[in-house]
Amino acid sequence: MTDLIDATDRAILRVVQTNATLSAGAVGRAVGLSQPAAWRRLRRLRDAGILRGRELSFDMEMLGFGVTVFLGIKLATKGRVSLEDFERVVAAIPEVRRVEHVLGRYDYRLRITARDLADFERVLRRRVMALPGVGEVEANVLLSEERLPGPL
Amino acid sequence: MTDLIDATDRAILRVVQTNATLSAGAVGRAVGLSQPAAWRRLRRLRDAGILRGRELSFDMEMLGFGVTVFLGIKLATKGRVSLEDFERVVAAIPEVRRVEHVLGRYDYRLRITARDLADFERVLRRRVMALPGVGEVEANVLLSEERLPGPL
DNA sequence: CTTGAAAAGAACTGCCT
DNA sequence: AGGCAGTTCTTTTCAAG
Repeated sequence: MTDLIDATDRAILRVVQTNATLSAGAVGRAVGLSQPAAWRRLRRLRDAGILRGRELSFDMEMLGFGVTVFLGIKLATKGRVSLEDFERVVAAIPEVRRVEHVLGRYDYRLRITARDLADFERVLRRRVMALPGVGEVEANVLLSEERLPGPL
Repeated sequence: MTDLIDATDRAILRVVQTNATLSAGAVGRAVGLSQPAAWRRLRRLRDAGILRGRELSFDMEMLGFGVTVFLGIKLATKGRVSLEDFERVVAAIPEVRRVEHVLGRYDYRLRITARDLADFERVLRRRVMALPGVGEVEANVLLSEERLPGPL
């Protein structure tokens, strides 16, 4: 897959990455392009699927969900429970905000949001431990996190 | 912390969560509110900091970064290297897209994006292993992931 | 909180270099 | 490909009920 993206496109991606609220005109000004030119490139990037839909992020703490825990899960009986089944039932737990299928010590990593530790214990015992095929489970409580621009 | 958020606000949050292309008019229609009413609530939520800025997500695979790895890191000499120093130098690695300070088996979890496994090996050996105070390191290669609406 | 309307701005279109 | 000028649409803001 040869690069369909040139240096100007990269500059645009770098801009919108840190400022998703920017209009085509503003993006153009930032990279030295006119409004229509920037708009055309943005549409091209979106149509190509490189730029995927926007996502809003909430302050979960302000909404009463002060506890975020990462669960590493190793399936006990691989083969007995299909990965698809496991993913479907795990995704049905309301407190699960993210399901990551990984390779390594664990088979899955879950990001879980709860109101407090007592609430998390309820989710862990009544929901997660009740999942089919769950073997080893390990928890990491989130203290703080930072998102970074990344390469490009 | 009493709830400054009522049921209508929750309905709005639920709507914009799955439809980040927020437009006051459309949100209002979805929750049975007029356009100005919905707009005022959205601004209130944003001013309160509950609704944080939009974020665009890229298809990193299309941009030539096909490998995502999670690194669990245990600091070896706690106290010798301050957490602030570690976080600062870790955030300076371009391939690090996320830094999570956690409690449990690891002290930090890093989300790393690389072009391929060879590129990831370079990052791991020349960048991560060279960090001050790094003890045990564990890697999980991402196969697939899914974001979910979460509670509310 | 509603409706209605006006002002501002962003999205999109042709045409031209 | 990029820029200019113009049109259309949505968002935003302000009336008044």
